[in-house]
Amino acid sequence: MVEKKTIKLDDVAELAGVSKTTVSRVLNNRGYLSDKTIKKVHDAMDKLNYRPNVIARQLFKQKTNLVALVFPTVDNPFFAELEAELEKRFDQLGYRVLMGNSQNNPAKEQDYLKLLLNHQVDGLIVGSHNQGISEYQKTTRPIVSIERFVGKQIPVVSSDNYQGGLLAVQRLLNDGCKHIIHTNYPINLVSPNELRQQAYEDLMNRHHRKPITYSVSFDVSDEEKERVFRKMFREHPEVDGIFADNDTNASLIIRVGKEFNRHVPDDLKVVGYDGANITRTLSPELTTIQQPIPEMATKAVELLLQLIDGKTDVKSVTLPVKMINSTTA
Amino acid sequence: MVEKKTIKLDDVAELAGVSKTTVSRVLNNRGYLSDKTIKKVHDAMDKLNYRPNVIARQLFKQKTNLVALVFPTVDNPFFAELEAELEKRFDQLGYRVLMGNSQNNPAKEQDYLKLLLNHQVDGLIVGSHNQGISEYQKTTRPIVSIERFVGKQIPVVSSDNYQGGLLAVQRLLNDGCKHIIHTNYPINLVSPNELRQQAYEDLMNRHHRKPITYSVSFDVSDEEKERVFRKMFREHPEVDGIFADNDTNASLIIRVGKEFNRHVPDDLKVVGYDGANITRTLSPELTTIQQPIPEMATKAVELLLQLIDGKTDVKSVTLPVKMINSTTA
DNA sequence: TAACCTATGTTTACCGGTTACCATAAAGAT
DNA sequence: ATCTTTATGGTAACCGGTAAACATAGGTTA
Repeated sequence: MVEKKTIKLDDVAELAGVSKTTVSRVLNNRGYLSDKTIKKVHDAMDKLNYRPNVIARQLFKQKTNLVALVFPTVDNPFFAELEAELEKRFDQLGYRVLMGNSQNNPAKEQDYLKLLLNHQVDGLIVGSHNQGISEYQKTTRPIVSIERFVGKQIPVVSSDNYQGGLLAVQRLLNDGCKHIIHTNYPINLVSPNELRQQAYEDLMNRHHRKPITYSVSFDVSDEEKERVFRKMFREHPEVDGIFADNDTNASLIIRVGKEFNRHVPDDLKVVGYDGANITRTLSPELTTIQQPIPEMATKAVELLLQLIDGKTDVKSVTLPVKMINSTTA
Repeated sequence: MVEKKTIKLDDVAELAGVSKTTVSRVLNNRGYLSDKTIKKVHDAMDKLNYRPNVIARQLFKQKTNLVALVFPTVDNPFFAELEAELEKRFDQLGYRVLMGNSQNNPAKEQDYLKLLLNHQVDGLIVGSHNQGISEYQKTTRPIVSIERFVGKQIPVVSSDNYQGGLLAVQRLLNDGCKHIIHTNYPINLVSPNELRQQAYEDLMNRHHRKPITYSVSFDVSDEEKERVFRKMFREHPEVDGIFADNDTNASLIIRVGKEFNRHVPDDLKVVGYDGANITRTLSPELTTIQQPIPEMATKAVELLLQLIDGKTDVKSVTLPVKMINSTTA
């Protein structure tokens, strides 16, 4: 077998007939350089197919140009679009992106944080739904959170969940729904998500209706979720409107509704939440509250860069949501 | 502001009252160590909240435990599920995963490869749809491709596209369709995908029907794709069956069909392709050919590890597909 | 008692760039 | 003719672990 040794900076210097220092100068565009030398060096690099070892540079510079994304899973329309948007922006800024799917498992999230921090990432964007992860308190590394309170000093980018809740429930009320049920994550999760439920309850109370919320965990199977929704239809046959906490659940509810002979929008109206691209392509009929995913990505990246630049007065932001009117409500 | 210096191995050694070597031995579980010493070292690490600098280790060991995924975009049901499955497996094996969304742009794919290789990734899994990327020829780094021919020596994991094509078209024929149209990527892409079209054409010819294929680029907007499908319905009003190259297109076709007053399954039957989880949750009514995404991920990881381990006789594999019967055909 | 195993320390080279510092020399400006 | 700017080289320290090589010493075993 051919012994293929790695081409290093010294090899380039030798072939180009210049010093190691000069090659480094060319690579980093530093100091005085003649066009002739630059060309010589580039030619040598091409000939040898030289690839600078980023690791060595990272070690010296104490900067990796790596960021990590920690979310429950990328296999979900909202997170997929968000991570794609984040990656696109980071790429443009010269950062590579590490993926961390925490599966909504606190132990896994903790492990991921530890591992990713060990990899000397320059920053993290987290949107996992666990709490009590001590790792966040231990590190001073830049972190921005999306739609979730993580710690006192960690800025949060969220959409206007209270407004989203109001829009959804108001829509159902306007459509004449008398018995509106809300589905949400287990509420022990400290998340701006909670505000959706708050809006639902406030609006229901204002209309002298009893708020009823069904909890559905994020990380269980579709079958498990459907079981909860069947229970919901059995326990509340009077239900005529549902404000679902996400579009996937809205879709499942519509399907389970059919089993109970309830058809949207005639005898059941459903409003979802998120309004991701994939969802709108695959379920165009769904009325939903759309989170401004691209804008959230932009803002999160912006805040993280501020932290990386050493800014200390980085503030959380809330972005407006939009109602997408379709035929399920 | 508090000057917070990075804790390094020497600091741990000093606090624990042992030598640098001993700490390194504890970290790497190497050589002889007494329980007492191990505890001392761990205590010191905890007290200092020491995080070994992975970069330094990577530099010395010439191993990063990083792999990169290069796919068009993660914001797509198939790739999202595939990348999630890949990440899960790599995580279990101690590898971190870098995300590279090439947007189906050859220049971007080339850039990504260069950048990710510079980051000294131990391997890559690619599933982008571009061709003529010279970078693949230049590197000797382990690469496994998914559903795409990249280069002579690069193993490919694909599902049985020919069989998938047969299943889909046979289903439409059995359902009594007389005028079946196929949609696919522009066929200049060298991809096992082509076999689906081959199966479609073979089966059509066998039944003395004229095969008609509409090309739809992957990376254009939904609106653009819908324009193509409208054109299709206008040019072929006789169409009564469609074999779409992916579920998203199937969904768009069904929607556009409604504009032309064609309703599935009564006056139009549609079979999609991919059968990803998200799609099946959001469009449960879609009849489709399901690719074995988890198995493909398992196989791709397995092959990549073989390459990383230096094996040379790593073979491409083809995995069976499955028909998901529902109501659109 | 010699031989061996266990448990640690010391020293040092190494991984592959980066960069500060100093030296040298030719071209251009004053 | 002197000063400055431009262009390059050489040397060495540094980033933070890793590990080979060798030394030392107490405990066990044949």
